[in-house]
Amino acid sequence: MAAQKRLFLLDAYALIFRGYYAFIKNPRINSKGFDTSAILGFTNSLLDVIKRERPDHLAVCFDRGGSVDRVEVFPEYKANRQETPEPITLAIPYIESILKAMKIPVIVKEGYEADDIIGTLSKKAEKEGYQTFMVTPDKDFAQLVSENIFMYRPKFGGGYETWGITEVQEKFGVERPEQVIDFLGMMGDSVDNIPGLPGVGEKTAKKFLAAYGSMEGLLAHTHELKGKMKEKVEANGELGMLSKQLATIMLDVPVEFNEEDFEMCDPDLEAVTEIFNELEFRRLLDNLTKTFAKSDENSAEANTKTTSKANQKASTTGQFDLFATPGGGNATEATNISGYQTIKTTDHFYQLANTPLSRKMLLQKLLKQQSVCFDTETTGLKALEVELVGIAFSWEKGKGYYVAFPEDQSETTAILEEFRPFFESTTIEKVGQNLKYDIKVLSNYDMPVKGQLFDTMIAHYLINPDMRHNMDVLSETYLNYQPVSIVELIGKKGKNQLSMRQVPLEQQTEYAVEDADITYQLKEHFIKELESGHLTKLFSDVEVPLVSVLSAMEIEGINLDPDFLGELSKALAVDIDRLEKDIYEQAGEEFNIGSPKQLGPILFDKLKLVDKPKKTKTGQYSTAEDVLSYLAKDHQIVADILEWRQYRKLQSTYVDALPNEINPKTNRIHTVYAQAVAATGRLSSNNPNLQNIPIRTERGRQVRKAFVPRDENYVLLAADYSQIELRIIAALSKEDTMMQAFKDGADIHASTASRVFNVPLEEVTREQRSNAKTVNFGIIYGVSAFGLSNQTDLTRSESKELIDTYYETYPKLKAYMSNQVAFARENGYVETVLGRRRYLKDINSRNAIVRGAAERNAVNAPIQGSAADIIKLAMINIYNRFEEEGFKSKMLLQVHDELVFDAHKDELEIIKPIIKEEMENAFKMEVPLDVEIGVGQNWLEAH
DNA sequence: AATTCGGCTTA
DNA sequence: GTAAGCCGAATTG
Repeated sequence: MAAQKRLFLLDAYALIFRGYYAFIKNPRINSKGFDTSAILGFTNSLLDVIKRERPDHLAVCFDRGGSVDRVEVFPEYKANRQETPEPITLAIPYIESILKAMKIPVIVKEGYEADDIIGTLSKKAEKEGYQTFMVTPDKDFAQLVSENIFMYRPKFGGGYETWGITEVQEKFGVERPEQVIDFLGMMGDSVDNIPGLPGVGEKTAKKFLAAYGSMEGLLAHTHELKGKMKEKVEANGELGMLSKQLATIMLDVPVEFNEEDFEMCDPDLEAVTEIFNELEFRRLLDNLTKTFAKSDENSAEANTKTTSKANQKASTTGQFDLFATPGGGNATEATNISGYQTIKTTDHFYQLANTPLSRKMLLQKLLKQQSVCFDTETTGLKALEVELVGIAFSWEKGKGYYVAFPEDQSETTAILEEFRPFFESTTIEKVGQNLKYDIKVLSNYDMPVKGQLFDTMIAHYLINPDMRHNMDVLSETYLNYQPVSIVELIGKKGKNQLSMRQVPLEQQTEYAVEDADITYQLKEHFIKELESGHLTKLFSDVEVPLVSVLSAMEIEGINLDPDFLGELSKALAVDIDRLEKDIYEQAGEEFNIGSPKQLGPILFDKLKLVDKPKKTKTGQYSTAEDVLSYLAKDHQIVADILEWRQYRKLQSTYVDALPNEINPKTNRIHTVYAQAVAATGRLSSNNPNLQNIPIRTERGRQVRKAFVPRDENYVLLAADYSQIELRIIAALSKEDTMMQAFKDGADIHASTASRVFNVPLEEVTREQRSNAKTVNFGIIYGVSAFGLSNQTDLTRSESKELIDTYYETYPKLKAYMSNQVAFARENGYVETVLGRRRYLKDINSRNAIVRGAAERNAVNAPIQGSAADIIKLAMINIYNRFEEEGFKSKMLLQVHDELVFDAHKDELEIIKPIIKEEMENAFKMEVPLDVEIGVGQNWLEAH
């Protein structure tokens, strides 16, 4: 039979938007900092359609100038749409040139929307005997569906669904597709700002359509309705008809359907290659060449569904062929619906080893390797509290093994012991994703992990710190492979989530070994990327050794005095109660003080404390600290509220929360450091966060008294870098006067004040010093006069003058800052003293606000990041010294420029100089680093 | 039950 | 103005 001719019409903007937002959580940024999400998303859709459907006729339709007609009848049409995001605007020229290079016809008609063009062409093609597929996510198109016109709709999560008449009938509850217009007219569409009938949503619209068939039918029978609905519909008949008009796709666009203009032909591969290379679309290029290479031998037959002929080779769990070579499996090239390869489309040989013999054979193989990826599966997320369920190993693409552990913990320990030669081997490199977690889990069984480490999460963090580093995302990005989702395995968290223990062994094997397999493959990619970013040294010399240091610190934990906090909580409760009563009395009513939504109206509507209250972005009255604090001196109630807030914050976040974090096994608090979160290279701390324990206020700093030494043989020792960030900026800018001040050991803020206010050092007032201090810090963050005046008592113009004088005083500092911005513009990134990079994609943005933020980052990131580099070096060196000496004293916490130790009393005088020396000499600069050490019975005393 | 907002803690 | 994490309240599914 002669295949029916098929025409595919793509709704360009709808697909571009969809592509862009599909990547919104992980935008694709290339090495020049250009956001290619929209281009990639659209091009993927295009190639996907071609590959699946092999259309003989195809075109892409664009809007230009919007719909003249619709705006005439309803000026608010599409007014709800926010401005097109910049990455999309910038993507359009690229997409146009890709289409040109692929020789794909583009249809544009000034003053008409793509909807109308696609509608008109579909109808014309239908008359010529074509089947037309409208490729768009936009449900409005359903009104055009007929026997020969279909919607071809991308599904979320990948794949497409074809909507014919039957599907439209089902989805919209209509008999004829044209009624979709009435349906949309009734319920409206917030995206296009079609008003619809007030009070009519999806449910009511369907009911009306079933009863009256159309908008006109409904309006002619309003007398049959009752109550409020009757009134509303009768009053808005005109709006209803207008909405229907807006929802109607026009079929009268002056555009012709000449078959030969729409024929598919081979792309200009050279031109496409050039564009893809520029955009760094490596895989897409492969995909494209394959797509078109196949099109000859595999000419499309109408309506042939190209299903994925996945090679469903089940993994072998039997024992006999445990170490047999994999059979001649031949996974087809078919991709899954989202365009990613999956476990179903890929040859793999994942085996379960759960007998003594199979484990012995596995161990023998392991010990012959130079590098092995391993991944632990556990009963939960808290590494120090979970039990081991299994360990996966892989050292070759597509292959791997899974060792399962029973619930009985002594048996588990025994089985794990079998693998001690592997984990303790110093010659076998251990590869993993977030190895700190695995190291901690194994530490529960006293199993150390020795040898070189390679952590893919951290590798990618260095390659692009602003992105996220989930294995799933990395796999999709670098391997074009979508791993089995943990959610499929154990369900969403909360209600009925399973433990890994409850998952059938076969599935555990598939899931766990796949992770190890992928991680091993990622390593190969990242080695190259680290190399090309000159990040290999930072990776191997700093971040990787730090993994072990942080593991040890987290395992060590810190001692907390919960009884002390209990007393503190009681004392706070008394004050909170007192303040609450006072506040209610002054307000004349009781309300929730902790609810800004309730507090705002009381202060500003009822008590009218201020004429024109500041609002938040959501339109509520702002009751933020900076707003209230200057009302506090005139209004006791505001002062009381601020005090109340402070105490509540202390109580809920620290005093009451911290004791709950004590690990019952160790009786200590074990924070978790995130080594791949902060974009500048800093660590962050969570569960609990021990990097934001209060210190500024008298009441708050009491919390620090609850952090105590291990026992009576120890004291807490705190070592702080003094002004490390200012020293770094002085050294990097080579600002002589500032460097000299540090070399002289001067009070840097007083020294700055003396210079900018032009007074002798000894005559600097407290206020001058304080303002100088604020500017000094402001410089690090990228000051503005506005920001400075907010932080000081100075006016905007005084602030500006101060900043100007500051720059005159320190001209090289100013030059340094400009140079950083220029470097970022040129290279797309800035870097720290150890070459840690941060990419600033917005540095050349046309939006001044966005660009300004990127410029401040260009100044701040190298400063903050270099300080982070330096303390990391110090931590590694101190840890190594402590290990070599076998000290009982242990490093416990890092708070950005401070390290906290449990110091054994016998070792105190030995470790003090070691810590000071290692911290001060971790990195050599022209400016000396200075470290202050304090010792005490608690963290507060140690300062 | 999960996410977002406003507010607040640290370096 | 930089970098984080966590709380209660409110909103959303």
